[in-house]
Amino acid sequence: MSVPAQPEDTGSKILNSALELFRKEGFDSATIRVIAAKAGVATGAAYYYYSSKDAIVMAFYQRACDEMQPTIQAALRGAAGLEARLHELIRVKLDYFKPNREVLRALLRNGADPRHPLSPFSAQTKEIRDVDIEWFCRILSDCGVRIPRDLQPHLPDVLWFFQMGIIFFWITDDSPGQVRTARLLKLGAKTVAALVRLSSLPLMRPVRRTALELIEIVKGD
Amino acid sequence: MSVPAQPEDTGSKILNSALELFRKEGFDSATIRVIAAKAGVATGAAYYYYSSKDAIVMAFYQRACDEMQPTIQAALRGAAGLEARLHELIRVKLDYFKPNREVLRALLRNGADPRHPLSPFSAQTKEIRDVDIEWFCRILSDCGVRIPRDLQPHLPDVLWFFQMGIIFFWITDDSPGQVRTARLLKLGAKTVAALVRLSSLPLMRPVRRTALELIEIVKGD
DNA sequence: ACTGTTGTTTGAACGTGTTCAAAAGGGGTC
DNA sequence: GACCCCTTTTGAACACGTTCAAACAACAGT
Repeated sequence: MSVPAQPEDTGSKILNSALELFRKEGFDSATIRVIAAKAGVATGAAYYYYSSKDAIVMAFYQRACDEMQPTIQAALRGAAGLEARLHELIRVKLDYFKPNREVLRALLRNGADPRHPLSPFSAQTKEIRDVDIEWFCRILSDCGVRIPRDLQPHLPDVLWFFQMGIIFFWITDDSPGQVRTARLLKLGAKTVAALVRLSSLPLMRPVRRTALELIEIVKGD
Repeated sequence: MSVPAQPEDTGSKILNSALELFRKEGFDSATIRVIAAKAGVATGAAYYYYSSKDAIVMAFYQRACDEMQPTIQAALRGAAGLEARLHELIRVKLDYFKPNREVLRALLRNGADPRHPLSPFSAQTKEIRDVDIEWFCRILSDCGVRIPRDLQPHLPDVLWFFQMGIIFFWITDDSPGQVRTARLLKLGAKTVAALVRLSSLPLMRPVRRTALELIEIVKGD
């Protein structure tokens, strides 16, 4: 991407030291002072570029999402059908974040609270979230499955929510190689795909209406 | 409960000052120093009785659960059928915690992480959780609905999980009077009850098997 | 009375994330 | 060069949660 000879700017230097230390010593052990020292700047400098320690993790997440776009595109090329594409879309992300599970865990500590600026549900992270949801739109629109008209505007958000659930589970999955997450993702994708297929059956109309109402309550008008 | 004339012990004094300040100024603004000062003791005293600031909230939660037991019992007496009892069981709790939403929010900040001692999913909170789950066992066993044998050991946990979802939603629900949570709870309880009823239909066996497998993956053997 | 023991209480001190006034650069303009 | 203006950098200072050695209190045994 960038020319290696060119000296990186202070902001990147701080971000890179931080990430290295996060991975090596964990989020809590890597203090701002040490991060700044490793980057060769004063303590306060970190706050000129990042509004908080969490914001550094956020910057990492932002950068990761940017870098991942081509990887996702390539991965989806090899997968056909909703189940396979959904599975692949999420698997690729987990794979990418594998060396940084600890870092992500730090981000999702305050993750449940939408009023926290760094929550994946917050207004501040809307942009990054929208890009993500766009992928779910894509795999829905060209997978050959008929989507009921009333479900159409909500389904991408639902799939994204499913993804967040998987990620939450993955972050705290202590099984060797996170094999439990792998199984959950596999069966989860299969189930979700089946439900989407079923949803357009005329017989399913009443239950779809209920699901729709639940979705609308959660999303809040 | 306790004789009012009798002077409260230091531990309770600290807990009560803390709760009052939490409600009045919020969790973050109420510092340990102020809490201790209000209780008339030195800063360090708080740590003799509570291992951390979060532990104070935990003590509040523990006490609340104890106090709530008779209230729950009374509330369930007036409700018949799975839907009504499930709805009532959760509604009573939200009602009880209403003045302390902010306090609960502090507890559930680290709530997603089961390795955090104060998470509702952690090993340290198992006892309190088991008492809670016991209620779901009760409303399942005497509601007149037939429960499939294979689902029986898991269903209380699933209902408890449903409850936690509602509580999470409630904590961050900004709608006036938390009316969105009320609607979600109502429709959610109805849906859950319907699903439980459906689950014993012979036709539903394959889908029940899938659900069971998902549950077992999430619970982890 | 003295001494040791055990349970409580104290407040200074530590390390943390964060703030901020001041200093240092780095161009432009005269 | 001297002046100004804006961006960047500094490191001391702040408030917080937390720790801990020391002081205190109550009481039992001799």
